[in-house]
Amino acid sequence: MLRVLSVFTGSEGDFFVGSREVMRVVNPISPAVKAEIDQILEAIIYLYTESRRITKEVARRANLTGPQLTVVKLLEHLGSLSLTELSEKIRSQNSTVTGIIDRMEREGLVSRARSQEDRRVVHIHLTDKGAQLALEVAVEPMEIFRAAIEDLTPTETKELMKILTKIAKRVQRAVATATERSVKPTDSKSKEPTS
Amino acid sequence: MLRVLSVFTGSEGDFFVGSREVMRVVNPISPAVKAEIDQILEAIIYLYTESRRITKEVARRANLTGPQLTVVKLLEHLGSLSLTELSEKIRSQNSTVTGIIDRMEREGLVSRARSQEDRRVVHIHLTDKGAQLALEVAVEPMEIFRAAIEDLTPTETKELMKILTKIAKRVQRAVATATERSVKPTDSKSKEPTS
DNA sequence: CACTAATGCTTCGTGTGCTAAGTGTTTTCA
DNA sequence: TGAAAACACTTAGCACACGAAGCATTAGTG
Repeated sequence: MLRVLSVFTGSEGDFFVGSREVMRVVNPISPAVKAEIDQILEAIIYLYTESRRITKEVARRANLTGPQLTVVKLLEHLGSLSLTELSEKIRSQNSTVTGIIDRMEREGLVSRARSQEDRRVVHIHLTDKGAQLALEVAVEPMEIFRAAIEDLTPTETKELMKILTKIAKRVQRAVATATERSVKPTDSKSKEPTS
Repeated sequence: MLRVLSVFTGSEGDFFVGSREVMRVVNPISPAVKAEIDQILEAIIYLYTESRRITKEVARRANLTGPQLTVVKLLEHLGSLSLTELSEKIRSQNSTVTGIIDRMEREGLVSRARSQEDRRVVHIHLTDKGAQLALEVAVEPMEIFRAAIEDLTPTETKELMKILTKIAKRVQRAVATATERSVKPTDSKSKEPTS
């Protein structure tokens, strides 16, 4: 149930782009369908960005940034985590998390402890101050979004899940095909769709 | 049809968080429903992040960053835009776009031109080099995502639109209520920067 | 056992991204 | 009309975010 706890660590500026070359999808669409698709995209975008904004707002009240709040809540729930574990949870690079932890350590919210079993590993845990802060920020992750989904009828929920999963699968296939084909020029980076 | 052209200019790290305090939604949910909701969230997150990743990848091949590619394609389609118009299109602050344009101008991809009608305004347009680059990167925005949605049956598309819109509306209401209540600086937190 | 590869983390450089504050230009309106 | 407000943009300071390179430490191999 903590699976989706720490997910929206957004990156720097990007936006949806697909390549026609890559996709080879050129079937013409009616304007009506196009409008529907636009509306779907807008809704998804709205939900994503709005949720991010809310997170930030909640964090700000506790004098934290978005990622810092994420870390605080993760450590509160899971106790101690290695830096790499933390990176995976918040879907960021190790180097990014190093910076976040640096700043949080500076503020006295977390502390690092070298592992005894494997001296490469650093365990990160909340300090008393950090734990106190975690208590004060009574936040459950993604709650607004989750509540909105709960508001649907069971049928709608199932339907939504089914359709979104279908889209995700379709995108995964497209990505797989695309990267496969484009690993020849200046060494294209590719990534597995981590289901 | 360019409405959703330049949308995913992500911000820095945040993630979905809602506050129970704020929402006041505490009805217990069955584990099954919780799992469904998680799956829905995962799908949305996947679609968002994957699309961003794809954009970045496409941009990298043209020696551009995500936002820069967005700007190039926007200017290619729309000709000249003021900085503020550009900011709105890519959903970023003016100050952010100033930086992006600075770097693109440095690379000789775009140029600034003070407006004659209103001397506060700066028009940005592609240089020959920028236009050439735009041609080389044959990209239609959000195409992978769009193609995946087109792959649905008409019924599914309508249903998806309906449900997502419903969720978005619900979130909007929740946000409105929440901000209404929290506009006052609820200074109840331990805010000692200790720096 | 030595040697290489892999792993965990940090450092560095660049590019967003935001807010707040600053500089000019128009608009508004008393 | 003339000062205040609004607007367009830039600057400055901070916090991500990523990739690449570097430093230890551990694992894997001959």
